[in-house]
Amino acid sequence: MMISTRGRYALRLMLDLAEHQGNGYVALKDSAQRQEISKKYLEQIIPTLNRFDLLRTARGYTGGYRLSRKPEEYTLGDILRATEGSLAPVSCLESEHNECAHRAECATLPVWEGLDKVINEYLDGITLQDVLDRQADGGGDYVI
Amino acid sequence: MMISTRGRYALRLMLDLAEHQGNGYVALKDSAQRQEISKKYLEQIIPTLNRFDLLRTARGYTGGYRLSRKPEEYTLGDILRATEGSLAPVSCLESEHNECAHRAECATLPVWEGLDKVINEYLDGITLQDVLDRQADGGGDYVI
DNA sequence: CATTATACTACTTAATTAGTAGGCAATCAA
DNA sequence: TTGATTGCCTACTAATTAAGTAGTATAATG
Repeated sequence: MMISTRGRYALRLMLDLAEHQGNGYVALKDSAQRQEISKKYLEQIIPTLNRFDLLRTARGYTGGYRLSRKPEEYTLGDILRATEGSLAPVSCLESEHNECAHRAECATLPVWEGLDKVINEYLDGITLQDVLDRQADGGGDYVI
Repeated sequence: MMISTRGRYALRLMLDLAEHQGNGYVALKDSAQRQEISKKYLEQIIPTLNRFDLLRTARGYTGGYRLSRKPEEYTLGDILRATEGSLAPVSCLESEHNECAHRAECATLPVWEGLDKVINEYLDGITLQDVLDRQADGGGDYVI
């Protein structure tokens, strides 16, 4: 598995905000209820989204969250790389593990680099708005 | 992470067999040594490869393994799907977990289906022989 | 100042990953 | 025919990650 509940829930939260924020803030309680996701678990995911300035927060009585940009200004890659930490398909591609002694002569490394590229390009080719649009007109694939 | 050591080691083993098998069988001890992979761990991965008829086995004194087909007749997808069990980027796509109640109206499912397609098409577009060739002429990308 | 919201930290339970360890079974060479 | 060499099979383990739960502190508002 590449994308865990963290990333999937983050994406669903942001789609929920896009749909329901209007001019104000959406209480996490409401998003969590609509999406049937544990609010407490979402609370843990949100700090990561905030670290990347993907959300705006208001505390207190009428508080909650809203998107910090327009839905067409987020790619799914932005959201998933933030929440998953990395989308690298193999550990060899993660900067922390780059110390592999055989990197230079590794026959398989180019394969993983190519795979990584394909994945990121796909996810960076879809915006939050795209997902909302497809949902509205009843589906259709993202790949032709 | 999507592809663990299981899949990566299986791929390296099969590349090693392709390079060294000649007309005979390669002892696992030798492959393991060349690839610097625990022989005991490889022993655990091999049954999976055998279940998919990817290898030929000879037991006893001059025994070992060899590829059951020509290197150009394996795609990396064949090898990795076998050893990893699944390459599905999210659990929603695994046949066993298909009971999600919201499948029909899920806005994100098409995204994951598209991602799955992109990944499998990339890996099915590369054969073992391709990897050997690129290694021989000193590299180059798998994606243009 | 009570209510409603977010913020932060700690804990837990289960599964997965990446192996080790050890004995059994087949085969061949001397 | 026996001992060396090989694969086959099962069990065990230590560390990490996944997916939450729980509780308290802090902030804003009416």
